[in-house]
Amino acid sequence: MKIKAPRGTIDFLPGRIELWQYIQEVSREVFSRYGYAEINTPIFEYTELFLRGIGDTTDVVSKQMYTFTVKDDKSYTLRPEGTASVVRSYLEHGLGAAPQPVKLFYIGPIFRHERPQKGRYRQFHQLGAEAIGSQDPALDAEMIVMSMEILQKLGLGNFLVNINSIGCPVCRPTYRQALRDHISPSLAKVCPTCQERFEKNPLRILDCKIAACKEVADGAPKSIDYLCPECQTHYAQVCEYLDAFKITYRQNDLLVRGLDYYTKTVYEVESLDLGAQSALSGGGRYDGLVAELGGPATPAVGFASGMERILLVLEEQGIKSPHSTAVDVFVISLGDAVRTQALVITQQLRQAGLKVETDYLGRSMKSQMKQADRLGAKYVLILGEDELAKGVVQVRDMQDSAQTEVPLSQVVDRLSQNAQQPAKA
RNA sequence: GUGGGCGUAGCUCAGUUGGUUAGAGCGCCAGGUUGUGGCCCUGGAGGUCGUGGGUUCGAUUCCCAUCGCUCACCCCA
Repeated sequence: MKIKAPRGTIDFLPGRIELWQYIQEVSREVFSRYGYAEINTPIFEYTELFLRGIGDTTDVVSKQMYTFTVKDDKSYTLRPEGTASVVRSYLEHGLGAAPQPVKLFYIGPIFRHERPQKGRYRQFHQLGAEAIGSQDPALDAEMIVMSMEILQKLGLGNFLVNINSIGCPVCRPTYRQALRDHISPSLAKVCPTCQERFEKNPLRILDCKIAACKEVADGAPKSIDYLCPECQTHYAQVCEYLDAFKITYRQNDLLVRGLDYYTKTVYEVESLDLGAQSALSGGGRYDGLVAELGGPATPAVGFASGMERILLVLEEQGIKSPHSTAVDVFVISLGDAVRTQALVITQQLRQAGLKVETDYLGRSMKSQMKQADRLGAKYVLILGEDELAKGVVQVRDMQDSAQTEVPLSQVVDRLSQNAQQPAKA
């Protein structure tokens, strides 16, 4: 084996892909029930979109993007997140003129050049939603309950919802200053990275994992204590709705998101069953992004979930796709003389809506039976020269091994009736 | 970018005080009387022992390098 999949990418093979599809199926169902319509945007965009949207001092933009130029001198980038593209599309197609708010969801690949580890890949997939055009805190709460419902519908439960409000352009400067004032005296003790952060983004010092920084961050002023009246009211409303929905959450003063566009509400749903990469979904409000990308001042809120991480937890919990891969009927043919007739029956059964397999290797009866068994066939249909001569086929029920002779002319009707309902045990 | 762990069949792994044809289980293929699955038995296919170099009469086993995988840090989904 010479060529392997690039580092940080993975293949999804049969056996695993079923659960992967199930995640999408459940998500689409939940999204649609909450009134979100699917949108599919390109997986690459002009680099500028992300520079302006995400913030060029963030790690994602400064060192994790797959950026390239092809023939023309334009710079393209594989999308490192989904929101900027959705907002770009919203503006490009004048969705500001559509009924408001505009509620969209997406499912697709995301690219970030990082060191891969458990639950983190360079090409990974996110499912996410955006509600653009309203500042209603009900939508903030909706994002949280909706993302949780997807996880719950999939069979997960052991969550911790972390939530915080990081204010808006009105109140954040004040808070930022208060934070600097608190850290300033002990700035020398803090790690080099945080010393840099001190100037450009002191909020990030709060979630630094270095012990010394944690110590300094301990007892730091909390962003929720510095919210302007508007942000305060908004946050209180979000919490009130969550309470009303009976969602248990934790106000986490240290939760600050890595992308610049967030305002007010930020949240993260964490799985207590995962290791280091425990965040299953995260999101928040971004009231400034639409304007930042050249549109009118438009409030918005959204979230995104990492599908590979969800898949990992599902597998660790032993959760499987409810959809069976077993075939309804396996058609055994014995000898070249009956081959065509066997294929015709196979074809007819398939068109009648059954999942049907047959032999393609000219194998022995025993081998074909074995194959039928492995494929989980409910019925096996045996066609040999004797049967063909009599105009019948043997129909074997694989559960109870009962075998009956059925006229060729009736076999499709008979089986399509039987196989519709699960064979009795 | 930093640090730890690991690289032997498709998968999970044995195997060295350096020595003849490198093993097991599972999986795959084929048989176990004439056309019948799940259990069992037998046989078969399949490996540049990650790669390159060095030490040695001889290296999967020792040394060096290199690549890859993995977990963690940073950051995030």
